[in-house]
Amino acid sequence: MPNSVDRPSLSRSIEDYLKVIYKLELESGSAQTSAIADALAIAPPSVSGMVKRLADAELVTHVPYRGVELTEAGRRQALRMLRRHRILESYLIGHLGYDWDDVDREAERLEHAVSDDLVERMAVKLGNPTHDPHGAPIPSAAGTIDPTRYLPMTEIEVGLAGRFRMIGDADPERLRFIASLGLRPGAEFRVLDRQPFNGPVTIELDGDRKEVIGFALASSLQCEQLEEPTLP
Amino acid sequence: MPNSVDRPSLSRSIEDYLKVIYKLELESGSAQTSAIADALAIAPPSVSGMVKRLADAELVTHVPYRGVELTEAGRRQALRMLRRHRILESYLIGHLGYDWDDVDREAERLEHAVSDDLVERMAVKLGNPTHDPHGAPIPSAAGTIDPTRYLPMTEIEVGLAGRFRMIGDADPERLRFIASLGLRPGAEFRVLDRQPFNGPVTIELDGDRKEVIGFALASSLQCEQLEEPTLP
DNA sequence: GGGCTAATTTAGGCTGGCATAAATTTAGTT
DNA sequence: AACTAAATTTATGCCAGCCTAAATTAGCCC
Repeated sequence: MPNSVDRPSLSRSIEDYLKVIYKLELESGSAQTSAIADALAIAPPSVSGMVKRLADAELVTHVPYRGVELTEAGRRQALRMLRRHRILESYLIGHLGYDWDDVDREAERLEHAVSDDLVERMAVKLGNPTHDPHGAPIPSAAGTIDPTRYLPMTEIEVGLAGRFRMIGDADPERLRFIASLGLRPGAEFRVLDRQPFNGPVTIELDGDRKEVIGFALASSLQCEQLEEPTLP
Repeated sequence: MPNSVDRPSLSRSIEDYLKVIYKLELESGSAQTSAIADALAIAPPSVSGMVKRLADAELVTHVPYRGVELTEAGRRQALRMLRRHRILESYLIGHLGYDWDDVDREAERLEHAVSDDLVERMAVKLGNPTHDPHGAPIPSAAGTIDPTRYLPMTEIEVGLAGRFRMIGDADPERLRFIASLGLRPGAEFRVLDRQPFNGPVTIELDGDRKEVIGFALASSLQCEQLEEPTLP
């Protein structure tokens, strides 16, 4: 028998929790109470309470004092939210003149309100894209997602070439700054220098321009390494 | 000093109440507790509770046992919601392939989530329309609205011509039926017959087609009378 | 003007989702 | 192995919004 349980329709709050838990699992393998509280800007005890409800609804499994993990159902919902968010961003930029940097807030509001039908209509208008304008992969309607993992710019070896693929951050200031450097998803560069102790990274762009990028920012730039390191 | 109090940002629920109260005032001059409860499909005591909060927030004035009336601030918010709703409907139909009849539900969900900025962007893409595809006037961003009042089809005198202007109803079934009769906003007709005791209305369309329309439906068709009655 | 009915409000309760303060568990240090 | 700091959970409480049942008020009829 197919999944005949239809929409109890998740609350806005639950949708936010699932999205955040998904992202935390991706970044650090697990989602701890305080990390969730941080990401949602609420107090840790509130998270404990909600985690109980999420576990009751079988959207996550909870090991007390250890954190939570999405169940298959939870992961499906999280990916659904991610698809909504990224399709919305793509549509707002492509068809309504929004800028790269300030589209996130609007998508954040809409992702809880749009119907699946509308999301698919927007996807069709966009030509069913697989990546959004920030370079992030868009889950398919069926719930699959491009699993390619990139490296933070800080982990590409000095001397090698790389390609900037995606920026995880949504902070408009950061996005504007990145854009002002001429870094867009797909841009190629070569790492000229990387200072120790979490120091800045120096890259060469367009074959001649040099840019110095602070560690924190460089860490959030997901890149592809284009050459193999020469083994000793 | 200007209205320096910025967005306490109304709740979704409050937005719905204001919209409903506005419509009730328009239809019957006043908004009574039970009428609001009916329109929102909630119990009357719940409305009493919310009315108290609305009055505290100075969005309505409340005369106990007599009903409520929008304040200027309440009216402004109600018109803002109406603009959102009708711009959304227009955009969904014009740019995302939605049908005349089933766009209401989607707009209903989105009107609580879109930012003013997005609404204005959609309005621009649409060419700042003053009426939506159902013929209903769209309030301006400044909060003014075309005050033209139409007559229900049931009040146009037999023998006279009229123009169908707008349908207040949102029920998809009704909308589809109206469309199937060939009645779209702007359509001209002539009233051939009107039976007493809330009986059906017979009209002539396109100069030769006759259609019989039940009283309930005809009452919801807002029309303009195109000829003056001949006085005795 | 007394009494009936319908509309409305008050009283009291429930759930979701947040908070703070206090208790508990984990993990790291010595 | 015991102690401490940090993370987490439990205990309580608050507010928005809804509910049902009971009390109140308005409007009308005779």
